[in-house]
Amino acid sequence: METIGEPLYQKLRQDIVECVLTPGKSFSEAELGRLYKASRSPVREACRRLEAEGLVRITPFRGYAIAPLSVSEFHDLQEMQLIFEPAAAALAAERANAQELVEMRELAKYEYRVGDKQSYREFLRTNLQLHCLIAESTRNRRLFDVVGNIHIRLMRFFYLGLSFEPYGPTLVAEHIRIVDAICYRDKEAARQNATEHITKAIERSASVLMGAIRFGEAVFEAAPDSNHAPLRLGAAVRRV
Amino acid sequence: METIGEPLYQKLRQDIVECVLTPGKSFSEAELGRLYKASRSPVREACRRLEAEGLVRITPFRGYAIAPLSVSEFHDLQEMQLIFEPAAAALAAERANAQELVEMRELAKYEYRVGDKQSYREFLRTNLQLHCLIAESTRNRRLFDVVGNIHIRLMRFFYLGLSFEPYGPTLVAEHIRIVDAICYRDKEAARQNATEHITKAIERSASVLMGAIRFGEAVFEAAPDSNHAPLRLGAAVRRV
DNA sequence: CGTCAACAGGCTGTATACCGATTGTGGGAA
DNA sequence: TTCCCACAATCGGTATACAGCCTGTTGACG
Repeated sequence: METIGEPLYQKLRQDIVECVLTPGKSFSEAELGRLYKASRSPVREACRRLEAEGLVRITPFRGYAIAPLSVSEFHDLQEMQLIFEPAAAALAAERANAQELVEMRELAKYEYRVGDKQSYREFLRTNLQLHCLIAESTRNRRLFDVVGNIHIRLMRFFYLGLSFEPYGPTLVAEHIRIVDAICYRDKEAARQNATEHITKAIERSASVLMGAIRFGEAVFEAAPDSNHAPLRLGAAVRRV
Repeated sequence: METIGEPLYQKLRQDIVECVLTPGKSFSEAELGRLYKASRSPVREACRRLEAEGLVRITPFRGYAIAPLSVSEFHDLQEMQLIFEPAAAALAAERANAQELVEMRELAKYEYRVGDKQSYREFLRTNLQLHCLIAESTRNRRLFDVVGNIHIRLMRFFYLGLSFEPYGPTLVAEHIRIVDAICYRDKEAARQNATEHITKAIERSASVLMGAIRFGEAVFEAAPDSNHAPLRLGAAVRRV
């Protein structure tokens, strides 16, 4: 059977990731129910799921908000990438099967047409798929989940407008180098190339961010985000 | 105010982690409601949250089950540790504050009395806190979440009976080496010591697992777990 | 005797009613 | 005029009613 909740969740997540729903915007369950034609129960469920993924914020007894974007979140996520992506590439080099290698090659060579917004968005999706496919071929489900989540959260920044347009060919070249190393089953080269890819991505965003801050006030959290709130250990651990 | 859902979730999670609720055991919402004195709504919510954390499994229209333990899950989780614990230790070496260093020292030196079950359980909690504190002092909230989750999931195996009892002093020594490196702000030593710690933990479990498989039939998933099911990209990514 | 279909029971998914918490507002007192 | 308190509106938290799916069982037919 088809539930109401699942497609709702999918659509909602897509709208958040693509910034159709403005980061930081607050909303109520009823509101969202009207918008997506569902009653409170499924809406509630979808929102809780999205909160766990870091795309929605819930303040008990107060309400909901699309998770705001912040410089510190961006930084944290990239730092995470730098930890996980090289490791994933290395494992993929050992474990990917033939079909996956073919798919990777295909995904890696997509290059967007500079100035074409539509093509840039397509590139973002392709990029996500490539990184997820690499993670998938590690055969480690937990790793896959984490990599997927990090990418999803990062994508919002790019959909918002943070653009790497001018770096198109460079990005493709970097992707291809990673995939090549995986195809050659060269574990260390894969790790190294992935590290470089992420490192450069971080450098690129540093310079782009400067110019993008002015997007700012509306969407970027002015001040500290949850990072500075006391860590809610409840989510993962209860301390005594 | 105090909600019903939050304490319920905490208690339920604790019971799952400590294996008070048998891994693999299936249950219904109503059943759990009776057990924890709550109606379906909060129970439902808690279960969905726990599913996201990998502690509960939901089969749509069918029911719920305490997530079973499997060798492959154990393997995946340890592989994850090997990826991020060294990175976390390295970052902690750069960013931990004085108070955190003091707490780490305190936590690192806890050694359980061999043969004392109660003390072993206390050690498991202390161990979790230490690793979480290291993660917390990276100032990277997302990293902290992942570390906490992976540890929580691993702990079930140890609460179940997979015991490292004989390795007590070794474990403490390894912990202290990591914390020392962090205190000296020696990033690379911290990374190295953490890597060794996890590597050895993996070796230790390999040998212990052999003897523990017989626990088996009841609690360890006989055959393939979700790893072998087609990856549900829905959770993180939708592919086209 | 075996197989299949109809049915009944139980349980999840969904909708909705009710309760209590939070907040903003307006009126009265200092 | 300003401050404070009480009240009302709003919205999330919880309980519960209802509908649809899944499964095991039973009985009839081949």
